[in-house]
Amino acid sequence: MGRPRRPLLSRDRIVATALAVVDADGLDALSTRRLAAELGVSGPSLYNHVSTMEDLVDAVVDTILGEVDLSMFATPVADWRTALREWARSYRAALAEHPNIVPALAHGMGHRPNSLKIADAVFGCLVDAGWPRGQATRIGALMRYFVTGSALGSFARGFPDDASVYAGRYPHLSEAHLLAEHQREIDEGAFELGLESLLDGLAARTVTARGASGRAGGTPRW
Amino acid sequence: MGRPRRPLLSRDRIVATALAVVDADGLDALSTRRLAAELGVSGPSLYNHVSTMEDLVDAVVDTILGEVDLSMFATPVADWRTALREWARSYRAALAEHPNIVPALAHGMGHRPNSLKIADAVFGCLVDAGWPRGQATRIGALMRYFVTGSALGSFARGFPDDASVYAGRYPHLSEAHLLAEHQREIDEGAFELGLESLLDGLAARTVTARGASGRAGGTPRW
DNA sequence: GTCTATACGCAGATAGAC
DNA sequence: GTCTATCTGCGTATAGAC
Repeated sequence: MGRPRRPLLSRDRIVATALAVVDADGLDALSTRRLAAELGVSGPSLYNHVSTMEDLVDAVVDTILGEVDLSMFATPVADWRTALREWARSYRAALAEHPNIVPALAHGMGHRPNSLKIADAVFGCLVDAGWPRGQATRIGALMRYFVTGSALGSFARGFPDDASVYAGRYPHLSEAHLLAEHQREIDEGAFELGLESLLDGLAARTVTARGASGRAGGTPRW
Repeated sequence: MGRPRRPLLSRDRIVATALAVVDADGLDALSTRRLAAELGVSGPSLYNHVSTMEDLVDAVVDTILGEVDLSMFATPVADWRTALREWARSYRAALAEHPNIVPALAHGMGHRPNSLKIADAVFGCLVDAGWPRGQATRIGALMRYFVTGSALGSFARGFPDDASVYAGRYPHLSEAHLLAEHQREIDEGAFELGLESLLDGLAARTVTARGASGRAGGTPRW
């Protein structure tokens, strides 16, 4: 076959199909041959639209990052803590909907378009709330650390189903909370506890405008 | 050649050489053929000591986790905050010494021997300090989220060197702190700020034995 | 039980015809 | 822009020497 009148492929269609394959059968199942079969074309045709496999996976990750809700950063932001809390939950939820893609976060977190869009929105919100630019940058980074680390720790495979394997070997851990059935609640609880603790600890680094009651909405100190 | 008088290979030697290859040339450079060449044997010989490549990478990760300092959890622990702070820094430092292995953390975080040893030590410290078992489990998990997320976000490649690429495209971010040369300080600062904020936020969830001064060393509330 | 030699079936990627 | 044909290198299964 030669060149078709209308293109059979597009980058968007390839990325969308790749995401569907990853969601269905995992990252390992994503190959040029599988993808080509899924799209009804031959393998090398893909290279007219994506440069490498790594490029493609990056684009899939970026698509998912595009699903993170940023509407809470629409100015003016009433309370930076509330905005950050809602954003962090939305971020985690977007990753939870595509758990198979999470291991791909491990390569190059910084240079995808939607990564920058997210970083920009968080940074702007914090600066508007009165945080100095240096602190705003750090807070954006550390929140990302926590959310992505949470996704990685939660959606990767946890303890084996049979906790009795560890009986007696680790003095403190041979308990019910090792069981896989409890893992989801633990992950959820750990995320929420960490999120609230982070926000509390950051808020304590703000100056209070009028007495102790203003702590939660105070002006950043540095 | 047949069976040698003394074994040429051992699992430990294979794992150590694999770590050296990863440190030198990255995870992608680790292949059975490369590894066999380094060790002076033929490829399939490795399979007498490791079952799969995934098994081998897991063992390499476990070796690095074994370098995390746990001595601050030796009972009795004076202050759970101090212990957790020192442990988190040691954990991050161990990963920082082998940045190329960090992407491998993305697979199966929970079932390596040294993962369990670490989880057990943290859990024991927190329970000894008075935290209820459920909260201790959550805190151990969320601290791990933050430290591993920090390693992932820091040691993976950051923004491109030329910040002018983004000039005008992201309203808040076209600033000096986008430059790669500042990335290391940002990562370090974000880690420290997040760590202190987390510990402060958790400490605020304890009851104070004698007035407000006991906040840092208070007894956990739940 | 530990090694070597060989080989299979995948992978990502390229060259050149239409 | 898509095809066919083909390249290299991967993990690893198998068979056999000692």
